[in-house]
Amino acid sequence: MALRHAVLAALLDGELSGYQLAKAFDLGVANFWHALPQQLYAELARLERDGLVSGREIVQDTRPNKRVFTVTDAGLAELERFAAADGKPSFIRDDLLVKVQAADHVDAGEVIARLTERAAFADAKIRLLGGLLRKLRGDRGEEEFLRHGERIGPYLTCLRGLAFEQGNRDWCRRSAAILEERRAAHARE
Amino acid sequence: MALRHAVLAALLDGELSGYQLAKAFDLGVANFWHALPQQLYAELARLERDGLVSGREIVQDTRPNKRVFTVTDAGLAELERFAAADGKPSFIRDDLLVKVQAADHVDAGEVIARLTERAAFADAKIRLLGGLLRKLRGDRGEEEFLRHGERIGPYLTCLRGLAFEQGNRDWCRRSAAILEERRAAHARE
DNA sequence: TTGAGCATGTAAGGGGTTACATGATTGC
DNA sequence: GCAATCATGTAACCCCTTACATGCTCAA
Repeated sequence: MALRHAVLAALLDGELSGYQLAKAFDLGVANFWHALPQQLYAELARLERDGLVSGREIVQDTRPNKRVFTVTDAGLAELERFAAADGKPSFIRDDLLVKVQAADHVDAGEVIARLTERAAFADAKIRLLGGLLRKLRGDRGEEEFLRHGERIGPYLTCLRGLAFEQGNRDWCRRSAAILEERRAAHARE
Repeated sequence: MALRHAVLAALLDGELSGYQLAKAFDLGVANFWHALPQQLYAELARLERDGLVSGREIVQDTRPNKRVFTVTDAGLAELERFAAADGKPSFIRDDLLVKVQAADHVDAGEVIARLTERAAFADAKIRLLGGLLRKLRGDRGEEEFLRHGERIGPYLTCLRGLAFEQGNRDWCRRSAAILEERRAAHARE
């Protein structure tokens, strides 16, 4: 039940509506979790019912009204408990890796295509995260920000997201190159 | 529905029983996917029912009999189709990152403890995977193996798993150090 | 006028986790 | 004797995904 806590953590930086949360969790700008809008609306309802967040209506003229949510003291206490509990390590679960695992037995061209697609996606995300980090740290240098910036949490999770995508991109490119070369070698025989 | 394909991919290297599969998927030796024994037994039953794998009984004296499974031609065809389909990118979903995201608002000591635990876990897995890679490539050098070794798929997924855990370990250590230093600085004020 | 963005949901189904159940053998 | 390993499942529950539904505004 970590979606609860992910939502609570996301709301620590200020009140947000379900829609705003959804955008953050969807693009993976929230690098610590991923969720679809439907989940978030449902989870926010549950959180409010349980008193961990409180919502207030914001009336808007040109756009539909919205409800924004804030973490309550009970919500903070719940996060505190969560942080102290030990979780199990997260495992990789990725379609692409399954395809690569089978690369010797299926059409290598298709696998190479998937790897290339993913590398491009990772590259786009790397640029996105780079910008986000720059925005978070403002005009301070990284060292300086890490030492004295307020709100270090989001910066650290962003760094993990960045490293993850760089790992993805590098591995995808290298793997694609290796499979390509083997395919070429095979064709020469 | 990628567990199917993960199981098929795992069976490409030779027939395995549900129990053997479970061990591989549990320890994450299968770096491309993770699954619990119950899922695997259920999935193997479905795969056999659908004709994608075929099982045969192996009678054993001292231990309980077991059923081992092989990928059928239909199974291979299914994998082929799967490899050609494009999947969506996999997102991070990790308790630990949620905790770090909230690090400014909860007891930093607890978060540091969680980071340290995870770094140790990652370290253990790095050693495990290092051994696995050495075993896979035998006495050949890596370059040589990547070019001419048969069964490159498992090696590549293993490489991804290794890089992932190295990323984890490095990030955990760095983040823990940063939080530690900030805590010390705060205490001095 | 068509599509994109804002804003919030419901419902069904599939996949994963947790808990439970059984029973034999091997090593400490 | 007790724990761990081998070996295979069932059942309940929760979480996530997919599909569907509504309606208003703004820009191309």
